[in-house]
Amino acid sequence: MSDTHLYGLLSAKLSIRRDVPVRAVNRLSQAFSSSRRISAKEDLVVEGAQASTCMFLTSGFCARYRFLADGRRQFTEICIPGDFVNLGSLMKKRQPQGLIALTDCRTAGISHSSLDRLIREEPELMRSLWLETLIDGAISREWVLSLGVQNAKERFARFFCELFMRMEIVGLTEGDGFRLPMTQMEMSDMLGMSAVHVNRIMGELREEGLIEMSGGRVRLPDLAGLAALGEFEPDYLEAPADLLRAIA
Amino acid sequence: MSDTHLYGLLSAKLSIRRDVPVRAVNRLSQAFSSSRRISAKEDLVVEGAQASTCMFLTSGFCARYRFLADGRRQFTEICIPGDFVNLGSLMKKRQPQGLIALTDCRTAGISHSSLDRLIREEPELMRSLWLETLIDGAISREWVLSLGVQNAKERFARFFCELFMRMEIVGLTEGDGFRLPMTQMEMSDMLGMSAVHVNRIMGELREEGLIEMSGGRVRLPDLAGLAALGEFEPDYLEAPADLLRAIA
DNA sequence: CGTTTACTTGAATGCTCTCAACCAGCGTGG
DNA sequence: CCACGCTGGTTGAGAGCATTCAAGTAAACG
Repeated sequence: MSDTHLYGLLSAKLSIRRDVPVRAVNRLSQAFSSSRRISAKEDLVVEGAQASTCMFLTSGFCARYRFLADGRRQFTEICIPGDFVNLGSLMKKRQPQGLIALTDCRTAGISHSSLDRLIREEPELMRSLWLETLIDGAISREWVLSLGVQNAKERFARFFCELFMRMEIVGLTEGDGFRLPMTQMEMSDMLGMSAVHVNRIMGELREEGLIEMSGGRVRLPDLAGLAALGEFEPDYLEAPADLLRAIA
Repeated sequence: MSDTHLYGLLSAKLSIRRDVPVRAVNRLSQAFSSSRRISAKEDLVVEGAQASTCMFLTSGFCARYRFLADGRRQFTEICIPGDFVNLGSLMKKRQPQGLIALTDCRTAGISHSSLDRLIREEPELMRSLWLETLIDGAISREWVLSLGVQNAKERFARFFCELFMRMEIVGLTEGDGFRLPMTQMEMSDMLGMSAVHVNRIMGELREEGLIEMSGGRVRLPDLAGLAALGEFEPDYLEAPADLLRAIA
């Protein structure tokens, strides 16, 4: 499978944090053997499923989620283009959390057996992928911080800052904004608050000139102010220094 | 450095989830070259520090934490004996979160360079360590779920269940309980609630016969009931089936 | 003992939730 | 073409879980 979009995204994602031999990136991108389109609201990964393929998100947004028995839902991770959405399936038997497409998505797939062989032969690639899972973990822990001690407005600020930085890393920001086609209901599941409260807080942030949202796009006219409000410090994302200027 | 306690703990930890060659475990345990004692309340890892050594916790409890500017603190992860407390330092330059000893702790240290060489030569070991970081991530995501949608009592129930299972995996439970020398203040930082509320909720759980705490030890006389209350499903810990009986 | 730390309990405040109503946009089908 | 239903967004009011402030008790420590 040759796909310049896939190659570019993979290369950007892996090279931005560590030096990976071009050969390794080439081999990885050529080892992808399948692609899928998933429509919004469908599951990319079903709760409790076993996988034999690792998926790389080439376009669209999706979210890892869990339900409680009474219907409460929490998103535990949001995935953007350039994320390996189920790298863990390579070593974990079951995926206890589901993965839902927030928008129409496209993924490229690589079989466990191919990836297995590849990381054995290309240790630098293995290290890069391991680093990706470490950063996923760091993102989760930062989110624990946010949910644990921050109030609704601070959580919101942090959420937008993090997403902006992550989009920046894969080159998907457009000026001071980016595409974010999430409903308030979905944001509420991400932020651990009710949809009604999401609406009110967004109203306040808008009044304060910190965010603008319309047509599935968000603009952050005062990123530094937003970062200060949410006490967002992007170290954990291991982004290159030149991308951090916007925040400081 | 030869230390039967270290070897036993390493072996239990790595072998319980995957088959790892005995040779690899041996080599790993012998590659540890230092040990440290840390007193309660001291930092094992300082916020923002760089490390050149990975530490394996051989006894005691510690917690990863972050502060906000106004003094709010959140624990993002609790570490128990048998955990690699900063595996991530092998690939991540900075450790944005600090690590504080909740009790007196002992760690064994292995230099990055030794570990580097070892995982290159023993791919199965590398995969086991990678799995550990994946499970750390899964634990964080489950905690996001808990903080996001569960109320104080449910969070409490889940916290004790998870800790019990993790202690069980390394063989540190004693009957239906285990040693847990945490203050209510520390639990409040873990559970994302005020210390006063921790006290009240613990009182309720005690009245309901779900927990008993005294002298730095906790007993869970009705583990199944506690798991039901917190909707705890231990799949994400990848524990062997025979350890799961207590919950179901 | 006196001092500090941890735990306990009460009362008032407040952030966030739920319930509810209402509006706007959009696609469908009559 | 318009009526209709559906989804998503907006706003108000009341309720509730959890917080803060405060005071007081118990236990640990030098």
